[in-house]
Amino acid sequence: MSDHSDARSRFLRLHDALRTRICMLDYPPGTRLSEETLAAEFGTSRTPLRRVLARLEDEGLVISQHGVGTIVTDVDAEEMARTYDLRRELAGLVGRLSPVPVSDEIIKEAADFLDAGKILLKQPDTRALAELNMDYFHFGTSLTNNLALREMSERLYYRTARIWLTATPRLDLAEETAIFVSELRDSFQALVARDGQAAADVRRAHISLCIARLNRHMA
Amino acid sequence: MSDHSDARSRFLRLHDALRTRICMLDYPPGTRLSEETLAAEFGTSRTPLRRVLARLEDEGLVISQHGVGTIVTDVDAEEMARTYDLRRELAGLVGRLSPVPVSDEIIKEAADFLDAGKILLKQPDTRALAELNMDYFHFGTSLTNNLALREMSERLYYRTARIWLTATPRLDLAEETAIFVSELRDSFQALVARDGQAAADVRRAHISLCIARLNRHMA
DNA sequence: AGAATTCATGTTGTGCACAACCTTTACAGC
DNA sequence: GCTGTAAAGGTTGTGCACAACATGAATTCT
Repeated sequence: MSDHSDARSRFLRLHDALRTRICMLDYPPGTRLSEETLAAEFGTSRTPLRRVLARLEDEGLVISQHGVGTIVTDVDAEEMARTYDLRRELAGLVGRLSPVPVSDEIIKEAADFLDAGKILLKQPDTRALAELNMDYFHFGTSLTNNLALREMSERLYYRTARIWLTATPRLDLAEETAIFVSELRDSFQALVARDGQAAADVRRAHISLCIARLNRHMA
Repeated sequence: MSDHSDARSRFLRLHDALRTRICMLDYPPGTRLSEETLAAEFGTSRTPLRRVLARLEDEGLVISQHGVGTIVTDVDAEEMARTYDLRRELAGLVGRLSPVPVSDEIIKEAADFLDAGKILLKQPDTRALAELNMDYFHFGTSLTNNLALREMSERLYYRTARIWLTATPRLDLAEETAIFVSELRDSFQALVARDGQAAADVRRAHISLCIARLNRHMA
């Protein structure tokens, strides 16, 4: 009943696919996306695809220029730092604005994330880490019933997701994985204690630390 | 050099026009917007207009249904309350995240807003009040250099702007005007003291009070 | 009379052809 | 060799015709 609309579900599918490719650097900044090529790949015409690209442009992931092309945006270090500042604050708000009561289901999910992280420790992989991080982020926003807060957090997340991946080559993958797993562990313990605010604070603190690491390796 | 693109500037113009009409209740919730009629009014074809409507749908102001129409969304009291919660927090953040130094220019603007408010005191008018409030909101967001914070604040503002106007008939116009002018006064004094954080706190407090008034008159 | 059905009407979604535009390249003039 | 210019190729933006769909009214059958 929710996805009865064929057009809407296709739109969401294409949007998600392209957004993931951009955030995972399958399309690095500067890549020119051809409407016709993409339309052919997804088996549709340019018209529906243009709507997807328009939304990606609204979200700041691409920019279309008449006669030139649709180009994946570059990440401006200064603006990304500001965006991270806001993301940090929103992460803290998840614990205060309409937090969902911590259920056994939620604790189970957190445990699963921790297990997945531990596996990654033994076999480090940049992309797998990035994907797990993305899934875990969605789990984090699901801890509030404030829809607007979820929406804004996700919007900002996707805008900054690439910066970490671009910096990764200069960072230590094993170290980054270890740091992430320790966040999962802290978060899990907070949730076991049924303390949603503590879980949000864990997240907030780790975003702060991430900002610091990025600053250190940028300058 | 910024708006050299004809298509983009037209898009922004149409988007702003329709958004204003929706937020000012020229198009009350439930109104069906005809793509063809609007296209004719703005002297273009459906294609560029559809992009505008698509963005309005992303912003949650309308919803398009195949074969039915594009309908102005209704405001859900519960979700609006949550959105106001977030708006309040963001208003406070304006004073903390990359605040712009308070300049003479800014103080002058605040003084102008206060004057305009005083004029409105003698001749109360719902729409004029709403428009002044909208202008003043933009002034408020301009007090931070954090672009993401500005963007999210505006996005949420336009989503909640209608709730106040729909409640106005049940509120006291003269009282609402007086409250708004007192906010302008407090804000002006904070800025004269070159205290941007205080100005943000004034805003934050008034949003809290507005939430309380709306709750009182809803239930 | 009532109910199911068909049809007429109006709406959004899609595909296609063409216009507007930018970039690059080839070429002619100097 | 250099520069200015024009032409070619490729890209996004626009307009239009038609498909897909939902709704309500007219109609027909029971």
